[in-house]
Amino acid sequence: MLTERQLLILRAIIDDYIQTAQPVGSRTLSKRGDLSFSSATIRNDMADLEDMGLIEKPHTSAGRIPSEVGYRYYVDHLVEKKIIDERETYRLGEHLRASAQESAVLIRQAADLLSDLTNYTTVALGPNSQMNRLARIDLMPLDERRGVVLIVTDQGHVEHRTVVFESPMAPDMVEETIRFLNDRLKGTPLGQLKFRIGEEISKLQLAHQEQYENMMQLIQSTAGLHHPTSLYLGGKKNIFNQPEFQSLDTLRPFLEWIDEQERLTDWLESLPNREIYVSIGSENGIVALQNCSVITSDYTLDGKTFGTIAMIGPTRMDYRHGVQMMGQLIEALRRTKLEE
Amino acid sequence: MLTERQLLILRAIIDDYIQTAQPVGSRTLSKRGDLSFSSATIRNDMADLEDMGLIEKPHTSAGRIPSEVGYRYYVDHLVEKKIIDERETYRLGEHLRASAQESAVLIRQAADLLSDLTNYTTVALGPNSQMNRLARIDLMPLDERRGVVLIVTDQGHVEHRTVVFESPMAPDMVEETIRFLNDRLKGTPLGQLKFRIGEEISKLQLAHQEQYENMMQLIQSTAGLHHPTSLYLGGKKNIFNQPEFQSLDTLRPFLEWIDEQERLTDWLESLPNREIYVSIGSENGIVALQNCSVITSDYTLDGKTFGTIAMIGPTRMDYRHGVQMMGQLIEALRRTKLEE
DNA sequence: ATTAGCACTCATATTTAACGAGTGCTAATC
DNA sequence: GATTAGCACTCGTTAAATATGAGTGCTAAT
Repeated sequence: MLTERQLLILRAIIDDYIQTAQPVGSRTLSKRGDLSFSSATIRNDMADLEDMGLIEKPHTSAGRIPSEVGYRYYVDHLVEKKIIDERETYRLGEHLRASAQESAVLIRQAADLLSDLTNYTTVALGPNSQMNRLARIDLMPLDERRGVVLIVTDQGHVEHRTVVFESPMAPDMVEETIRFLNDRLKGTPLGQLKFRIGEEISKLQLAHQEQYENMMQLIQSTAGLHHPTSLYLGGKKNIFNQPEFQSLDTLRPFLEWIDEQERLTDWLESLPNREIYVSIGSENGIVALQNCSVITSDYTLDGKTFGTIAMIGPTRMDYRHGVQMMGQLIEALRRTKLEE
Repeated sequence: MLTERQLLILRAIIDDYIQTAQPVGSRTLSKRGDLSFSSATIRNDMADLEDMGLIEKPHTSAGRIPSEVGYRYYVDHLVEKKIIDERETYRLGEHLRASAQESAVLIRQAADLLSDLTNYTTVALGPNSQMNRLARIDLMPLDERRGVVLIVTDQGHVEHRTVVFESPMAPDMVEETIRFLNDRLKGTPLGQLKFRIGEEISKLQLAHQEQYENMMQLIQSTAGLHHPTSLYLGGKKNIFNQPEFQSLDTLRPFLEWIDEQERLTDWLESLPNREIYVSIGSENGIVALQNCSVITSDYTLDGKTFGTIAMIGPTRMDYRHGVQMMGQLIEALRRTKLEE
């Protein structure tokens, strides 16, 4: 168990290190206004903290830096998670409302905002359209053999794809098929759409069955497409300002990893948490993100479950500020009405 | 005017430097199999080439490197532009055909391919939808007050946007408006759509004129939206392997510039050229791309004019290989049939 | 017109020395 | 018993000193 003073010292070390990115020594601390102990006393406590694995030294004659365990302790015990500053939340909300309407735009805005607020890189994952329900499906002929399949969900999300028919399609047949599908499938979650279309095909007992099947298979293939959940990266260039990313050896893996959209999406979707969660350093298990910490949270927009947003910074990130900003932002998003 | 030998030497210097990224000295050259002159002779010619501004030395005791003027000479006189290797073109075509169908996918594929082939970064701009003609416009109601405006072009390009009505819209009125717009505007180039809708509004002489106008204004605002020409970046990480981008000072401006999608789009669209064009070093006039050269070309897909593709590498890029690969690729694209 | 020879230049790498922030321990002090 | 002053020691960082060598320009010989 930590003594009162050790706690103070641990906190001071972390706060200092977060700001300066330099190992902090006992003398520096004892000269701080709020720590009125001699450097020797601090040194003794530091030795204890080090024994407990909370801090470490890069080398013999350097100051101490927090260990991952130390950050974990700091985040778990020393960071208040749910302090909502009403005025600030309102301010953020105003910022977002300005662009409003289109949810995709709004989410970008939110990611950029969070990025500006914290100077870290943010990743926002839009609504997982798999949960959306079909509002309407359509097939618009372009010419004799090509058409565009459109899938619109109740949330206003649109997916489309150009398809090519093996043989020309009669307009009235197309129309009939589309009407048929709309009648049967309205309200179906997108994730199940492909399967449901398959079901409907098997029920068909119409004339020209072959041609219908053919068309519907094309539509089905569209429905099963790699669900293109919208992903947005904000403040990528912020990373350049972090002292720990001033060398190519650290910068390169980060940038290469962050640019791989698909991997990034999978990763964000794999995070199980609903509320704000902090992953420190190697905890995230990703080699390229060894020296990074991530604050993630699911968010809701206008009350509806929506997506995931993440903030990525160096392990030495400002957890308190980060967590608070994240909290404020998702609260602001929660309160943002879509229509208006 | 250059003597035969000077030409040989200039070419040798550039070829060498492109490969090694190191200044090349007279001794190195004289030991090459194909240059059988003494180092002193070569030094004399080098001095002449330097006087002409074709090469320069980083400092007194270093070898020579090509100047931008030198590269220009090299590209204009020493690089053959239109050698199409049928077998290679076919191979590329096969590569592309594998994914075929969706033009957007195909273009990504092409950019990635060019990037793999050359180890430079590529940027591909999809069809400029402003030239596409309207195939169909639609407004799908989501609920009482929201709807999705869909604009589909004859090329299968789709744009959409969620709009919010000030007051609830009667379904039959929506339907009527849409029918009206489709009747009048089919075939209109997207670039003129906004203007044309405005015209149609002014012609309206119907009952409930106000509500119609209201709806049409929403649709109009969609049509005039920031035309989201599809942009794709390929092989961004290739830049990390270029020796001239091993320092943050050079790397950072490049990455920051390349990540700014909108600027990038504008820039690509501003390039006036139809056929392969090489811009060397500061010629491109972009500060962040001072030390880069760009090979650009418009391309056609399946015969139809389509978009622009660019290849960005260090000024010391392999122009011959780059130009040739670019030529092969756009030829392969030209021959690629969309339907099938 | 070429080429061998040579003195000179200058970026880069290597070595050496000085510096100083910070530590751990011991003994004095409160 | 807890705190602090004092001091020897460690070790990364910086700066100066030195060595290296690739490459040049010029001159004189071929």
